[in-house]
Amino acid sequence: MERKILHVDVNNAFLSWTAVEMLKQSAEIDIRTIPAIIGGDEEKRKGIVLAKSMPAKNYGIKTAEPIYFAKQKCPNLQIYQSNFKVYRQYSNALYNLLCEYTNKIERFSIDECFLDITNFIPKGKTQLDIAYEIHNRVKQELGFTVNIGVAQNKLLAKMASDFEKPDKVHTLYENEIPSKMWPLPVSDLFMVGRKSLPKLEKLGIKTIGDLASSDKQSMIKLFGKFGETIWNYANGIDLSEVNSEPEQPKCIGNSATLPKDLNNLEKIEEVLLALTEQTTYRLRKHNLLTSTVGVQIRTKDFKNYSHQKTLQTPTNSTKIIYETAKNVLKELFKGEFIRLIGIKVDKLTSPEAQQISIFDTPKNEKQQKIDKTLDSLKEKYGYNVVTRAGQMQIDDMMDFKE
DNA sequence: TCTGGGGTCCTAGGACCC
DNA sequence: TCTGGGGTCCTAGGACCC
Repeated sequence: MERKILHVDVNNAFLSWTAVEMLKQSAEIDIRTIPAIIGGDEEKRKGIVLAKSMPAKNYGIKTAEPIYFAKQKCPNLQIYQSNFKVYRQYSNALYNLLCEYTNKIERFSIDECFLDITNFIPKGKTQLDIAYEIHNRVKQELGFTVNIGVAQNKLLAKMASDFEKPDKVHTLYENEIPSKMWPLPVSDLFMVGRKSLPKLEKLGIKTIGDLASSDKQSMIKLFGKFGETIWNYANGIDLSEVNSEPEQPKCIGNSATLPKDLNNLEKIEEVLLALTEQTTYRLRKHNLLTSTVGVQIRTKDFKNYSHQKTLQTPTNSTKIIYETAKNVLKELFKGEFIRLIGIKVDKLTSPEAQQISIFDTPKNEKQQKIDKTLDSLKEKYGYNVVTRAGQMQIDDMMDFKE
């Protein structure tokens, strides 16, 4: 049976949402109409472009590029700080509106949703009608614009929403693939990134159409599973379902670029503790246990190293996870200057699936009580108040995936 | 010159077992 | 002393996404 899929994508999400919020606070300018970006703090070495206005885009400014470059392209660029609390509110408002149209809806990211409306199209209306209705309602009721892709599967809907921006509805039905998708450069295809592009071009594959008409078996031979995926995508094949289950995370991690490079182990461990507290707090909020603790470092010349350790017994204890992380860090750290440090917990399981272990001693119960108490204080008074490593500025990016 | 932070998935090699 | 093949699990690293 033919499916009716929509992909809703907020135009320049962080910048648009910031603009709407500023207007709500009676700002005089709409930053969507001037060369402006949302960016990190350059002084803290987090100076990259998170989102840009259309006028900024016209200067050639790209997302994720250093603000330093962006300023060179446009000297009178206006720069605004990010505020994820606000973004979450607007993201939720959009999601709630979209829920009126189907219960088969997937939050793909903070600013993108897939909707399967196959069984939710009222008599006398088409899939395209619904897309336009959503498009208009979001603009009128929420104050920002979206692109909507209209298709028969997720991949094609996503490709369609990426056509001309902003504020547009595009269709990409199967019979439109040759005319609308195949002429595009192969780099426009979802999953074709920086590294695979030159490899494809070397094979003479310049457009999505070139890839579609290439030999599937040789793509598999050359690129493995990835080769099969992008060959299918180029041919508009995607059988994946819109997944409305709010998925449990498979891993949780926090990392931070340091304001200055450090080679002092004690100082690095302080940061590691703050990151561990953040990660384990989120782990417990999801009611999960981990059995793998990994640590990542990035040296001042941008080399990345990581090590991990598997635990005998799954845990969510800050103390146990921090002790493990410290040991892993010691294996990893050779005394060089460190730019970034991160912790990640992996192999997550629910406590219900967990057998009661003979190691679950009263000592551990005491530790659990401490974690629980600190968590509820964080819940009540805000995260930053209660961290042991209080001097660390914790980014509010925390847990935006929910 | 500058290069964030949150994730998912895949691969290759090695250890270990039968 | 020299030798198989299949399977699972773990680890490090990397590609890609937003």
